Amino acid sequence: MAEKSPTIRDVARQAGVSHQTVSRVINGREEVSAETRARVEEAIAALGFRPNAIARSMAKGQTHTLACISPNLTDFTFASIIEGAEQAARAEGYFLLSSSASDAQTFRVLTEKLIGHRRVDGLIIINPYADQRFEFTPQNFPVVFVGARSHNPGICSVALDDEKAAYDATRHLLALGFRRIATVTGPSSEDCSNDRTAGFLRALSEAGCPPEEGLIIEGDWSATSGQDALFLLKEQGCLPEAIFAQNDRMALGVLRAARDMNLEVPAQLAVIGVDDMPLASYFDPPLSTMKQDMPRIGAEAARLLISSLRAQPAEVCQMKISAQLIIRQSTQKGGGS
Amino acid sequence: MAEKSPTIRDVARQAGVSHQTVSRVINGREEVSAETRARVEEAIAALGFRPNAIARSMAKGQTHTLACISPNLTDFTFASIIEGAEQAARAEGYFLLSSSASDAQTFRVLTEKLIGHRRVDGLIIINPYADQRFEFTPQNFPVVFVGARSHNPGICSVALDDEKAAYDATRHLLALGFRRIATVTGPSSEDCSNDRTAGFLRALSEAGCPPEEGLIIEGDWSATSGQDALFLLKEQGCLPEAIFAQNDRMALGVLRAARDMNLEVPAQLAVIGVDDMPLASYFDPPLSTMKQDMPRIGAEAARLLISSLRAQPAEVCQMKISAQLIIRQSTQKGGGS
DNA sequence: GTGAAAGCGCTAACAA
DNA sequence: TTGTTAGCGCTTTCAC
Repeated sequence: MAEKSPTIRDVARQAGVSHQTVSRVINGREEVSAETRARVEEAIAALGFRPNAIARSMAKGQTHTLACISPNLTDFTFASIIEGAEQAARAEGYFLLSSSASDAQTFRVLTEKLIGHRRVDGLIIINPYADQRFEFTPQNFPVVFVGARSHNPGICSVALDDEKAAYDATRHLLALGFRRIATVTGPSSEDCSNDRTAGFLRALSEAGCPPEEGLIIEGDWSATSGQDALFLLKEQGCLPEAIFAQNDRMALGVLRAARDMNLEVPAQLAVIGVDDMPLASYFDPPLSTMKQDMPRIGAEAARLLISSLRAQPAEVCQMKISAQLIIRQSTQKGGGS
Repeated sequence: MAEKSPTIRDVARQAGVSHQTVSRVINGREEVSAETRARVEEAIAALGFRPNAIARSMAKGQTHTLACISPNLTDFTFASIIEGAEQAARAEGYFLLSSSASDAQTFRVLTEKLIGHRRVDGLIIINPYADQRFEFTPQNFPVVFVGARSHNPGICSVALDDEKAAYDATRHLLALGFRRIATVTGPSSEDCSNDRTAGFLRALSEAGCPPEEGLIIEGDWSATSGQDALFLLKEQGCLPEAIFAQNDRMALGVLRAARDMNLEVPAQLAVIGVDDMPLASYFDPPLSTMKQDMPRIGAEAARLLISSLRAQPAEVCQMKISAQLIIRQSTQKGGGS
């Protein structure tokens, strides 16, 4: 299990040069004669030498590893962001340690361990405002926020253009002729929900459709809350013609409630969500939605972080990624599936 | 961004002892007098010292990091396994690097990098037989397979008890009085599918229901393939009374095809899946399934790997985790939701 | 263009 | 119980 792997010195001996020259070669430095380089490379191949990343980190004081912390790893939204970040990081020669922290306390302990012990060079934080965790954001350490725009003047963020996504979704419903449109929001404690609601309201105002009382229901992103929302609307006696659910899970809940009430979708109630979650096209009926490019968001975050690691003067920015309208049958009979 | 963090020597100086004594204290060695220990701990606190994990790895020759490679990070099955593994690893003082490798070639390059550069101490491989990647399984390196039983005599594995899960699912359908039961399998190249089919057949045989021709359809785990399977059965003129889909995605496809054919579920066709994917209870109708405890599978894999890292003589084993029957309306009207 | 010396922050082996 | 001396495998000076 432990046949000592060759070191830089073994290679040096084999090639008849100093270990330093070997170091130059593996680092692609120019100041090595072609002949020497060839000899060294031959020795490297012969011995099957691979530089030890740990020793390298030790000498250079950087680990070439990033960490990504999110509330969980299983939500497909987070998972897609992580996958995008991981691939972008790998392409840049970095590894990504992804961890879940379900609450602020766990988050605190985790970041302290990761950073205190100098395991990683930078941190990607998904949904920093999910709870009070943002208060424990490490200071003086390279960090990028994902999924919410940063409130911290020194921290970059990458997120969906929430306002525009909501605006576009609502415009789509308006274009289909619907006028009484409701929205099921995320928790009002999250910017993301408020931005989406703002986009929703802007579209309505522009269309000369004053937002009606009682047509904005607060949900919590869960399918159940979407279901509850439709029942609430019914109870209040103000069933709308269309609903903009601020994520697909809640849209799915709305669909389910509609089924329970024997409401035809989209004939009696049109529904659109946000995310384009897997199998959204298998819902009954297939769900129209604003597709988020999660892998791209993750990748941009990783690149932003890495470039800030390379160039000292990190550009601070709030990057917004656009969503794309996907039309399926929940808003339009016969729309794609 | 770089106020030099204190080292073991700074602490030593502060406490008036040798750096080695500090090392002893932070490693919890017994051979330090209570008094000295107190002094050192005080100095540690005063300076806010945290041992540098990289230097530690360097000196000890181990990284306290594991890697987990799966075909992707977004499939909720994989993601749940990873989350379970990550938490178990963290509880044991290890970190988990999770990477996706969509094909065998990427897998090869990735493992080579990870292991060749001694970034990690051990490897968890999810779905090693997804393609030819198992041929690139690192030799002489601690590895655990997940999601498929190992064919390699030296490698441990953790997986669902596929045969039994299928047996139980089929028994459930039989108990409800169904006799003409079909199954939609995964790819026949995977043990997992064959084991499930074996369990399916065993239940049928035991019940005196000889398996009929044409009632075993090969799918590929995708929803589409489940959909296609039902259409195929219909074309062949042998629509069954019940279907055991070997995963939930295919079951969802079956549900959708049934809707398209105006078949009542479960009255005209009962459907059961495997996995208990998120929102399975929101399908139309809510889907009965054999729930896999993915986080547990991941956690067991991590623990197995770590214990093999600690005790040299690793026990080789093939661990099987049982699934749990969840009854919803797709097999039984009025069953839970 | 190449080599020698020093050091990254820690642990291990041996002395005292 | 504690301190001293060597490294771990690499990179970074600074000579030659």
